[in-house]
Parts: sequence; structure tokens; C-alpha cells
Amino acid sequence: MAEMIERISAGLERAFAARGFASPSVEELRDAAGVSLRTLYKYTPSRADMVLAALEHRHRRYMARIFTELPEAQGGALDTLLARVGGWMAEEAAHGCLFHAAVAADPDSARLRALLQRHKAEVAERAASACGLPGREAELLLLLEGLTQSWPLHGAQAIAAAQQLGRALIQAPQ
Amino acid sequence: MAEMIERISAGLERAFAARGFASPSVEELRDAAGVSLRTLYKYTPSRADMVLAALEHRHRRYMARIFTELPEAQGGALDTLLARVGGWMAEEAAHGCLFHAAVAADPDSARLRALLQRHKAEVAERAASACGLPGREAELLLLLEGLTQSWPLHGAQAIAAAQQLGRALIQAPQ
DNA sequence: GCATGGGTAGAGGGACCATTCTACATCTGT
DNA sequence: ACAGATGTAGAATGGTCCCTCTACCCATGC
Repeated sequence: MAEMIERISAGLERAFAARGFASPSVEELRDAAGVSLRTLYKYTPSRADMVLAALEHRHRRYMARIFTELPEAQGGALDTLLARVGGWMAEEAAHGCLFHAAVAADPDSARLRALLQRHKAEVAERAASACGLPGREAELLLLLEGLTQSWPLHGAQAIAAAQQLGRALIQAPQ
Repeated sequence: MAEMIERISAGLERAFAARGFASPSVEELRDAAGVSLRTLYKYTPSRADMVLAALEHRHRRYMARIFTELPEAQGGALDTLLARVGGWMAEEAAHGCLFHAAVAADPDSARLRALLQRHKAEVAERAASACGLPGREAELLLLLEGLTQSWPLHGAQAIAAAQQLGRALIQAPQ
């Protein structure tokens, strides 16, 4: 059933977000997913697949939360975007970006690397289009990544810094 | 001897940088350090200590490479700083910041978290003082982290984006 | 009534790994 | 010459973990 993989992915995402990627054993993941070991392995045939399922679920949630119903105005869109990322950090990702954490925990996995790249590229692209700044994906991704990574250290100050740099980005041409 | 711990730390840093923090076994670390298992455990009594020794060594190398002999001029200093971080990424950290990777691989370690915070705080402080931008640590760290994290995706474009945002930071007051 | 598909519960295999311990080599100062 | 500190080489231990497999339960349709 489609609901089963959704339920499993949601549980896995919760488990990995709370406990990191290295330490939770498959038995802990089973408890978090709320199914039996056999069913867990049926839908995600290896621990690596459990990681991928969790990240795909997170990607969907992140995109939905960050990009839906942004204001139309250029500056307003970017400001809102950055504030939402700050809110996401506070509520969901106090330990930093889950995609980077997954790759760091298993740097040899090509599938994981590809998923990270796809996630970041899609975020940059959606941000550029939402803010009306085509071709500025590099600058926007730099702001978003900088905010995500410096939020644990500077909190609300990091959001303000990102918004200030974002205004400079909009005013500066080229 | 002091040279022994230095040699071990250097080898450990190389091993973790090349293979990540999760997968290398202590035997691999021993080979990378070029000493016996007994000596390795004498200077770093647990695998967690090996990680800390590697990160301390990296911190020293990073600070020395990024911050020595920066130009005096405000804009020149920040431009050079960001270019050097780009060079560091290309040559030494193609897979991203080693400190973040270590914390991601073992999120429960308080010592590791503290070391990450100290490293980032010191980087931000040195950057602010080198660029003559006291009180702008949050903005500078955001730029540096953004560059570090987006470099794997955008390469030289990421450096240019960081430098452009850096110029905006210097011109904008407050 | 019962075959079947999809679920639970949980034990076991086989491999790997961090750490400790034993036995031996080599330098150094006296 | 030799005692002691410091090193190497590598085996043994104890534990954990991923994954598989057996045994069983239960709804649904014919």
C-alpha cells in the first residue's frame, strides 16, 4: 500500500533527524517506523534504503513548507523565504541540514551524493524563480546554506544577517 | 614526545578527511598514522579521542592557511579571505567542512559539539578583526559557511558570489 | 471452508570492530 | 653492560549490528 511506505518514511525521517544517521540501529528504526522488521525490510530492503526514503520524505516536507504561497514582491519573497528557513531550523533541524549529515555519515554512497545535489539544486532553482532572480542561483544557495549552517551558532542574528545580505543582492545588478 | 602526537594527529586528519568519520576502522587509522595500535591508543585512548586530535590539527592548519598575511585594506582582506577559503575547499575539503562532518557522524558527543562551536567562533572573530568589521561576525560567518557548503555544487561561481555579497556587506553600514 | 496476501514477533547467523593484552625489539643514559 | 622507557606486531575478547528466516495471525474473496 502507498500509505505504508509513507508511514515508514515519516517514521524514519523522525528517527534520523532526532538521533543522527550513524547510531540508530535497524531495530530502533523499526520502532520509529512502527512496523515489524520484516515489513520494514520489504519496503526499504537495506539500511541505506531507509536513509534514502527518509531524505526523500524530508525533501517533500521542506519544499512544501518553504516555498508555498510566497509573496509576489521580489524583496518580500526573499525575506519571507529566509525567515521560513529560520523557522524550519528552529523547529525541525536544530542540528543542521539532514542531507549534509547523511552524506557526512556515509561519504562513499553515490546515491546519497546524487540526492543531496538534486535537493540543493532544486532548492536553488525554486528560490531563484520565486524571488524573480533568474541566474542568481549561486548567490541564493550561498545565502540559504550560510543561514542553515550558521543558525545553530547565531540564531536570530543569522536570519537578520541573511536578510540584510539578501537585500543587497536584490539591489546590486549583474 | 611532542613530535609523536603531531605525527599521529596529521595522519588521523588525512585519514578522516579522505574516508569520512564513520567508516575507517581503528586499524585503518593506525596505518594512516604510521604507528602501532598500542602507541596510537597511548596518545589517543579511544576512537573519539582520535577524532578530536584530528580536528584540532585541522583547526591549526586551517587558521594558519586562511589568516596569515592578509592584506590591510578592508575589501582586499575579505576578497582574499574568501578566495583562500575557495582554494582550501579545492585542495583540502572537497567533501565539505570536516567539523560539520564529524558532528554529523556522532551528534551525541558534547566534546565534538564544543569543538565545532569553538572553531567557528574563532574563525568568525578572526575574520571580523582581519577585515576591520567588528560586530559583523554573524554576517561574515554566514558568508564563509555559505561558501564552504555551496562550493561543492557551484565551484568558482560560489567564490564569486561570496565576494560579491562581501562587497555589499562592506558598503552597507550598520 | 479455506487459500492467499500482507501483516507481527522474534531468534540466529555471520561479520565486523574497538579495545586490551602478550611477547618481543630498540634506543638512551649511566 | 644493562635497566627502563618507548616502540612494533598481532592475537584474543566481548559486544554490536545488519539481515534472514521461521512460526504464527488475520482479513478478504471465492
